[in-house]
Amino acid sequence: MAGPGHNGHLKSIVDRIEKLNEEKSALGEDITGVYAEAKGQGFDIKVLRKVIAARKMDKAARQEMESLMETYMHNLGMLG
Amino acid sequence: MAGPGHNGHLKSIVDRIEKLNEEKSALGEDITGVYAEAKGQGFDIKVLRKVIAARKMDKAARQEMESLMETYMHNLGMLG
Amino acid sequence: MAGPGHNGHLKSIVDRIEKLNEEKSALGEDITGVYAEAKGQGFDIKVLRKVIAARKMDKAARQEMESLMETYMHNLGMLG
Amino acid sequence: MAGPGHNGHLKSIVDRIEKLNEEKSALGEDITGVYAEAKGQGFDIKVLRKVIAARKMDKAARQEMESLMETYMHNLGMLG
DNA sequence: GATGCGCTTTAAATGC
DNA sequence: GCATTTAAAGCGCATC
Repeated sequence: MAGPGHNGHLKSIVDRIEKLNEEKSALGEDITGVYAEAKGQGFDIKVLRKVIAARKMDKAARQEMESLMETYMHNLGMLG
Repeated sequence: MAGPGHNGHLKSIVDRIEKLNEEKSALGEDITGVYAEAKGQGFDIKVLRKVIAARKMDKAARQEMESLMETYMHNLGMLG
Repeated sequence: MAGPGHNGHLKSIVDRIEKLNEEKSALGEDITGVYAEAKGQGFDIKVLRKVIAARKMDKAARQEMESLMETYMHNLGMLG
Repeated sequence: MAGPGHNGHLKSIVDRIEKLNEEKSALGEDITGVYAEAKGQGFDIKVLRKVIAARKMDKAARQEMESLMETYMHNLGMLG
Protein backbone atom coordinates (compact mmCIF):
# COMPACT_ATOMS: atom_id res chain seq x y z
CA MET A 1 0.00 0.00 0.00
CA ALA A 2 1.13 3.54 -0.47
CA GLY A 3 -0.45 6.94 -0.60
CA PRO A 4 0.17 9.88 1.66
CA GLY A 5 0.01 9.45 5.40
CA HIS A 6 -3.43 8.92 6.87
CA ASN A 7 -5.22 11.88 5.39
CA GLY A 8 -8.66 11.95 3.86
CA HIS A 9 -7.72 10.81 0.38
CA LEU A 10 -8.12 7.14 1.11
CA LYS A 11 -11.47 7.60 2.78
CA SER A 12 -12.74 9.64 -0.14
CA ILE A 13 -11.65 6.99 -2.61
CA VAL A 14 -13.19 4.19 -0.62
CA ASP A 15 -16.44 6.09 -0.21
CA ARG A 16 -16.76 6.80 -3.89
CA ILE A 17 -16.05 3.22 -4.87
CA GLU A 18 -18.49 1.87 -2.33
CA LYS A 19 -21.19 4.21 -3.54
CA LEU A 20 -20.65 3.20 -7.16
CA ASN A 21 -20.63 -0.44 -6.15
CA GLU A 22 -23.97 -0.02 -4.45
CA GLU A 23 -25.47 1.53 -7.54
CA LYS A 24 -24.01 -1.26 -9.62
CA SER A 25 -25.51 -3.88 -7.33
CA ALA A 26 -28.87 -2.15 -7.48
CA LEU A 27 -28.80 -2.31 -11.27
CA GLY A 28 -27.92 -5.99 -11.06
CA GLU A 29 -30.99 -6.55 -8.94
CA ASP A 30 -33.10 -4.61 -11.41
CA ILE A 31 -31.86 -6.85 -14.18
CA THR A 32 -32.63 -9.93 -12.11
CA GLY A 33 -36.12 -8.53 -11.62
CA VAL A 34 -36.70 -8.13 -15.33
CA TYR A 35 -35.55 -11.69 -15.93
CA ALA A 36 -37.90 -12.89 -13.21
CA GLU A 37 -40.74 -10.97 -14.80
CA ALA A 38 -39.91 -12.52 -18.16
CA LYS A 39 -39.87 -15.96 -16.60
CA GLY A 40 -43.32 -15.28 -15.16
CA GLN A 41 -44.47 -14.59 -18.70
CA GLY A 42 -43.26 -17.95 -19.87
CA PHE A 43 -39.85 -17.06 -21.26
CA ASP A 44 -36.84 -19.22 -20.64
CA ILE A 45 -34.20 -17.24 -18.78
CA LYS A 46 -31.26 -19.27 -19.97
CA VAL A 47 -32.21 -18.84 -23.60
CA LEU A 48 -32.95 -15.18 -23.00
CA ARG A 49 -29.45 -14.66 -21.62
CA LYS A 50 -27.92 -16.33 -24.63
CA VAL A 51 -29.94 -14.13 -26.94
CA ILE A 52 -28.83 -10.98 -25.14
CA ALA A 53 -25.21 -12.13 -25.27
CA ALA A 54 -25.50 -12.95 -28.97
CA ARG A 55 -26.95 -9.51 -29.70
CA LYS A 56 -24.12 -7.91 -27.80
CA MET A 57 -21.55 -9.80 -29.86
CA ASP A 58 -23.35 -8.96 -33.09
CA LYS A 59 -23.38 -5.33 -32.16
CA ALA A 60 -19.68 -5.36 -31.33
CA ALA A 61 -18.79 -7.14 -34.57
CA ARG A 62 -20.86 -4.71 -36.59
CA GLN A 63 -19.22 -1.73 -34.94
CA GLU A 64 -15.81 -3.18 -35.63
CA MET A 65 -16.70 -3.59 -39.29
CA GLU A 66 -18.04 -0.08 -39.58
CA SER A 67 -14.95 1.27 -37.95
CA LEU A 68 -12.82 -0.70 -40.40
CA MET A 69 -14.78 0.57 -43.38
CA GLU A 70 -14.31 4.08 -42.14
CA THR A 71 -10.58 3.48 -42.00
CA TYR A 72 -10.57 2.14 -45.54
CA MET A 73 -12.59 5.05 -46.84
CA HIS A 74 -10.31 7.42 -45.06
CA ASN A 75 -7.28 5.76 -46.56
CA LEU A 76 -8.88 6.04 -49.97
CA GLY A 77 -9.47 9.75 -49.46
CA MET A 78 -13.22 9.30 -49.39
CA LEU A 79 -13.56 10.88 -45.97
CA GLY A 80 -12.00 13.86 -44.20
CA MET B 1 -38.24 -19.85 -27.20
CA ALA B 2 -41.24 -19.67 -24.97
CA GLY B 3 -43.59 -16.84 -24.21
CA PRO B 4 -46.57 -15.73 -26.22
CA GLY B 5 -46.36 -15.71 -29.96
CA HIS B 6 -44.27 -13.00 -31.58
CA ASN B 7 -45.71 -9.95 -29.87
CA GLY B 8 -43.86 -6.99 -28.44
CA HIS B 9 -43.22 -8.45 -25.00
CA LEU B 10 -39.93 -10.02 -25.94
CA LYS B 11 -38.60 -6.88 -27.56
CA SER B 12 -39.59 -4.84 -24.54
CA ILE B 13 -37.85 -7.24 -22.18
CA VAL B 14 -34.68 -7.36 -24.26
CA ASP B 15 -34.60 -3.58 -24.57
CA ARG B 16 -34.97 -3.06 -20.86
CA ILE B 17 -32.27 -5.57 -19.99
CA GLU B 18 -29.88 -4.12 -22.54
CA LYS B 19 -30.44 -0.62 -21.24
CA LEU B 20 -29.79 -1.73 -17.66
CA ASN B 21 -26.71 -3.62 -18.78
CA GLU B 22 -25.35 -0.49 -20.42
CA GLU B 23 -25.85 1.51 -17.24
CA LYS B 24 -24.18 -1.24 -15.27
CA SER B 25 -21.21 -1.23 -17.63
CA ALA B 26 -20.95 2.54 -17.35
CA LEU B 27 -20.77 2.26 -13.58
CA GLY B 28 -18.10 -0.38 -13.92
CA GLU B 29 -16.07 2.04 -15.99
CA ASP B 30 -16.58 4.75 -13.40
CA ILE B 31 -15.23 2.42 -10.73
CA THR B 32 -12.26 1.58 -12.90
CA GLY B 33 -11.64 5.29 -13.24
CA VAL B 34 -11.61 5.82 -9.50
CA TYR B 35 -9.15 2.95 -9.06
CA ALA B 36 -6.95 4.45 -11.75
CA GLU B 37 -7.07 7.79 -9.99
CA ALA B 38 -6.12 6.14 -6.72
CA LYS B 39 -3.25 4.35 -8.41
CA GLY B 40 -2.04 7.69 -9.74
CA GLN B 41 -1.96 8.87 -6.14
CA GLY B 42 0.28 6.02 -5.13
CA PHE B 43 -2.26 3.56 -3.78
CA ASP B 44 -2.02 -0.12 -4.53
CA ILE B 45 -5.15 -1.21 -6.38
CA LYS B 46 -4.97 -4.84 -5.36
CA VAL B 47 -4.75 -3.93 -1.70
CA LEU B 48 -7.48 -1.36 -2.14
CA ARG B 49 -9.78 -4.03 -3.52
CA LYS B 50 -9.05 -6.20 -0.50
CA VAL B 51 -9.92 -3.32 1.79
CA ILE B 52 -13.20 -2.68 0.03
CA ALA B 53 -14.07 -6.37 0.15
CA ALA B 54 -13.20 -6.56 3.84
CA ARG B 55 -15.39 -3.57 4.61
CA LYS B 56 -18.22 -5.16 2.69
CA MET B 57 -17.88 -8.33 4.73
CA ASP B 58 -17.67 -6.37 7.93
CA LYS B 59 -20.84 -4.56 7.04
CA ALA B 60 -22.60 -7.81 6.24
CA ALA B 61 -21.44 -9.37 9.51
CA ARG B 62 -22.63 -6.36 11.47
CA GLN B 63 -26.04 -6.53 9.81
CA GLU B 64 -26.17 -10.21 10.65
CA MET B 65 -25.48 -9.41 14.26
CA GLU B 66 -28.09 -6.69 14.40
CA SER B 67 -30.62 -8.98 12.83
CA LEU B 68 -29.79 -11.63 15.40
CA MET B 69 -30.12 -9.16 18.26
CA GLU B 70 -33.46 -8.10 16.93
CA THR B 71 -34.56 -11.71 16.92
CA TYR B 72 -33.43 -12.14 20.51
CA MET B 73 -35.15 -8.98 21.66
CA HIS B 74 -38.28 -10.03 19.86
CA ASN B 75 -38.18 -13.41 21.54
CA LEU B 76 -37.77 -11.68 24.86
CA GLY B 77 -40.78 -9.55 24.22
CA MET B 78 -38.70 -6.42 24.09
CA LEU B 79 -39.86 -5.55 20.56
CA GLY B 80 -43.17 -5.75 18.65
CA MET C 1 -2.98 -28.68 0.84
CA ALA C 2 -4.17 -32.17 1.56
CA GLY C 3 -3.92 -35.54 -0.05
CA PRO C 4 -2.17 -38.62 1.23
CA GLY C 5 1.41 -38.45 2.41
CA HIS C 6 4.10 -38.04 -0.22
CA ASN C 7 3.12 -40.83 -2.55
CA GLY C 8 2.95 -40.72 -6.29
CA HIS C 9 -0.57 -39.35 -6.60
CA LEU C 10 0.48 -35.75 -6.55
CA LYS C 11 3.23 -36.24 -9.09
CA SER C 12 0.88 -38.06 -11.41
CA ILE C 13 -1.68 -35.28 -11.17
CA VAL C 14 0.87 -32.55 -11.76
CA ASP C 15 2.35 -34.39 -14.71
CA ARG C 16 -1.00 -34.88 -16.36
CA ILE C 17 -2.00 -31.26 -15.90
CA GLU C 18 1.32 -30.00 -17.20
CA LYS C 19 1.10 -32.21 -20.25
CA LEU C 20 -2.42 -31.02 -21.03
CA ASN C 21 -1.37 -27.43 -20.48
CA GLU C 22 1.43 -27.81 -22.98
CA GLU C 23 -0.93 -29.20 -25.57
CA LYS C 24 -3.33 -26.36 -24.87
CA SER C 25 -0.57 -23.79 -25.29
CA ALA C 26 0.48 -25.41 -28.55
CA LEU C 27 -3.06 -25.09 -29.85
CA GLY C 28 -3.08 -21.45 -28.80
CA GLU C 29 0.03 -20.91 -30.85
CA ASP C 30 -1.54 -22.67 -33.80
CA ILE C 31 -4.50 -20.32 -33.58
CA THR C 32 -2.19 -17.34 -33.41
CA GLY C 33 -0.50 -18.67 -36.53
CA VAL C 34 -3.76 -18.88 -38.43
CA TYR C 35 -4.61 -15.32 -37.45
CA ALA C 36 -1.17 -14.19 -38.60
CA GLU C 37 -1.69 -15.97 -41.90
CA ALA C 38 -5.07 -14.29 -42.29
CA LYS C 39 -3.50 -10.93 -41.54
CA GLY C 40 -0.94 -11.57 -44.26
CA GLN C 41 -3.83 -12.07 -46.64
CA GLY C 42 -5.27 -8.69 -45.80
CA PHE C 43 -7.82 -9.62 -43.16
CA ASP C 44 -8.28 -7.57 -40.03
CA ILE C 45 -7.60 -9.73 -36.99
CA LYS C 46 -9.67 -7.71 -34.59
CA VAL C 47 -12.74 -7.93 -36.78
CA LEU C 48 -12.04 -11.59 -37.42
CA ARG C 49 -12.00 -12.29 -33.69
CA LYS C 50 -15.32 -10.51 -33.23
CA VAL C 51 -16.84 -12.51 -36.05
CA ILE C 52 -15.68 -15.77 -34.51
CA ALA C 53 -17.03 -14.74 -31.12
CA ALA C 54 -20.36 -13.73 -32.64
CA ARG C 55 -20.65 -17.06 -34.43
CA LYS C 56 -19.92 -18.88 -31.20
CA MET C 57 -22.67 -16.99 -29.40
CA ASP C 58 -25.12 -17.56 -32.24
CA LYS C 59 -24.37 -21.24 -32.17
CA ALA C 60 -24.85 -21.40 -28.41
CA ALA C 61 -28.15 -19.52 -28.58
CA ARG C 62 -29.39 -21.75 -31.37
CA GLN C 63 -28.49 -24.89 -29.45
CA GLU C 64 -30.29 -23.56 -26.39
CA MET C 65 -33.40 -22.94 -28.45
CA GLU C 66 -33.29 -26.36 -30.02
CA SER C 67 -32.86 -27.93 -26.63
CA LEU C 68 -35.85 -25.99 -25.37
CA MET C 69 -38.00 -27.02 -28.30
CA GLU C 70 -37.07 -30.61 -27.69
CA THR C 71 -38.22 -30.23 -24.11
CA TYR C 72 -41.52 -28.76 -25.22
CA MET C 73 -42.10 -31.48 -27.75
CA HIS C 74 -41.23 -34.08 -25.19
CA ASN C 75 -43.67 -32.56 -22.73
CA LEU C 76 -46.33 -32.62 -25.42
CA GLY C 77 -45.71 -36.28 -26.06
CA MET C 78 -44.34 -35.60 -29.52
CA LEU C 79 -41.03 -37.25 -28.76
CA GLY C 80 -39.94 -40.34 -26.86
CA MET D 1 -13.63 -6.58 -43.62
CA ALA D 2 -10.60 -6.79 -45.82
CA GLY D 3 -9.15 -9.62 -47.83
CA PRO D 4 -10.08 -10.57 -51.36
CA GLY D 5 -13.65 -10.34 -52.50
CA HIS D 6 -16.03 -12.94 -51.09
CA ASN D 7 -14.12 -16.06 -52.01
CA GLY D 8 -13.49 -19.11 -49.95
CA HIS D 9 -10.45 -17.84 -48.08
CA LEU D 10 -12.43 -16.34 -45.26
CA LYS D 11 -14.52 -19.44 -44.73
CA SER D 12 -11.43 -21.61 -44.66
CA ILE D 13 -9.78 -19.37 -42.08
CA VAL D 14 -12.85 -19.25 -39.88
CA ASP D 15 -13.29 -23.00 -40.08
CA ARG D 16 -9.72 -23.71 -39.09
CA ILE D 17 -9.82 -21.31 -36.16
CA GLU D 18 -13.11 -22.71 -34.92
CA LYS D 19 -11.79 -26.23 -35.12
CA LEU D 20 -8.67 -25.33 -33.16
CA ASN D 21 -10.76 -23.48 -30.62
CA GLU D 22 -12.90 -26.55 -30.08
CA GLU D 23 -9.84 -28.69 -29.48
CA LYS D 24 -8.49 -26.08 -27.11
CA SER D 25 -11.76 -26.04 -25.19
CA ALA D 26 -11.76 -29.81 -25.01
CA LEU D 27 -8.29 -29.74 -23.46
CA GLY D 28 -9.49 -27.13 -20.99
CA GLU D 29 -12.28 -29.48 -19.96
CA ASP D 30 -9.80 -32.30 -19.57
CA ILE D 31 -7.70 -30.15 -17.27
CA THR D 32 -10.75 -29.22 -15.26
CA GLY D 33 -11.49 -32.91 -14.95
CA VAL D 34 -8.06 -33.67 -13.57
CA TYR D 35 -8.40 -30.88 -11.01
CA ALA D 36 -11.80 -32.23 -10.01
CA GLU D 37 -10.30 -35.68 -9.62
CA ALA D 38 -7.50 -34.25 -7.48
CA LYS D 39 -10.03 -32.40 -5.36
CA GLY D 40 -11.90 -35.66 -4.83
CA GLN D 41 -8.63 -37.12 -3.51
CA GLY D 42 -8.35 -34.37 -0.95
CA PHE D 43 -6.09 -31.94 -2.74
CA ASP D 44 -6.72 -28.23 -2.65
CA ILE D 45 -7.26 -26.90 -6.16
CA LYS D 46 -6.12 -23.39 -5.38
CA VAL D 47 -2.85 -24.60 -3.91
CA LEU D 48 -2.40 -27.08 -6.73
CA ARG D 49 -2.68 -24.26 -9.24
CA LYS D 50 -0.04 -22.33 -7.34
CA VAL D 51 2.26 -25.33 -7.45
CA ILE D 52 1.81 -25.72 -11.18
CA ALA D 53 2.41 -22.01 -11.73
CA ALA D 54 5.53 -22.11 -9.56
CA ARG D 55 6.92 -25.07 -11.49
CA LYS D 56 6.22 -23.26 -14.73
CA MET D 57 8.15 -20.23 -13.51
CA ASP D 58 10.97 -22.41 -12.25
CA LYS D 59 11.21 -24.06 -15.60
CA ALA D 60 11.25 -20.72 -17.37
CA ALA D 61 13.93 -19.41 -15.02
CA ARG D 62 16.05 -22.49 -15.56
CA GLN D 63 15.76 -22.14 -19.31
CA GLU D 64 16.75 -18.49 -18.98
CA MET D 65 19.79 -19.49 -17.00
CA GLU D 66 20.81 -22.17 -19.46
CA SER D 67 20.38 -19.75 -22.32
CA LEU D 68 22.51 -17.22 -20.49
CA MET D 69 25.21 -19.78 -19.75
CA GLU D 70 25.23 -20.76 -23.39
CA THR D 71 25.76 -17.13 -24.32
CA TYR D 72 28.64 -16.84 -21.89
CA MET D 73 30.27 -20.00 -23.09
CA HIS D 74 29.84 -18.88 -26.64
CA ASN D 75 31.46 -15.56 -25.85
CA LEU D 76 34.31 -17.40 -24.19
CA GLY D 77 34.82 -19.49 -27.25
CA MET D 78 33.81 -22.62 -25.42
CA LEU D 79 31.02 -23.35 -27.87
CA GLY D 80 30.62 -23.01 -31.63
C1' DG E 1 -28.86 -25.81 -8.88
C1' DA E 2 -28.31 -21.52 -10.80
C1' DT E 3 -26.26 -16.77 -10.76
C1' DG E 4 -23.20 -13.15 -9.62
C1' DC E 5 -18.39 -12.10 -8.27
C1' DG E 6 -13.43 -12.01 -8.04
C1' DC E 7 -9.08 -13.98 -9.23
C1' DT E 8 -5.97 -15.86 -12.42
C1' DT E 9 -4.36 -16.30 -16.79
C1' DT E 10 -4.00 -14.99 -21.49
C1' DA E 11 -4.21 -11.88 -25.56
C1' DA E 12 -3.80 -6.94 -27.54
C1' DA E 13 -2.61 -2.36 -27.71
C1' DT E 14 0.95 0.86 -27.22
C1' DG E 15 5.24 3.27 -26.25
C1' DC E 16 10.18 3.11 -26.29
C1' DG F 1 10.42 -5.16 -32.55
C1' DC F 2 10.16 -5.92 -27.82
C1' DA F 3 8.56 -5.21 -23.35
C1' DT F 4 5.24 -3.18 -20.39
C1' DT F 5 0.50 -2.20 -19.42
C1' DT F 6 -4.18 -2.85 -19.86
C1' DA F 7 -8.40 -5.34 -21.56
C1' DA F 8 -10.78 -9.91 -21.87
C1' DA F 9 -11.82 -14.77 -21.05
C1' DG F 10 -12.05 -18.83 -18.23
C1' DC F 11 -12.41 -20.76 -13.96
C1' DG F 12 -13.53 -21.63 -9.23
C1' DC F 13 -16.12 -19.97 -5.32
C1' DA F 14 -19.84 -18.28 -2.55
C1' DT F 15 -24.27 -17.04 -2.33
C1' DC F 16 -29.20 -17.47 -2.65
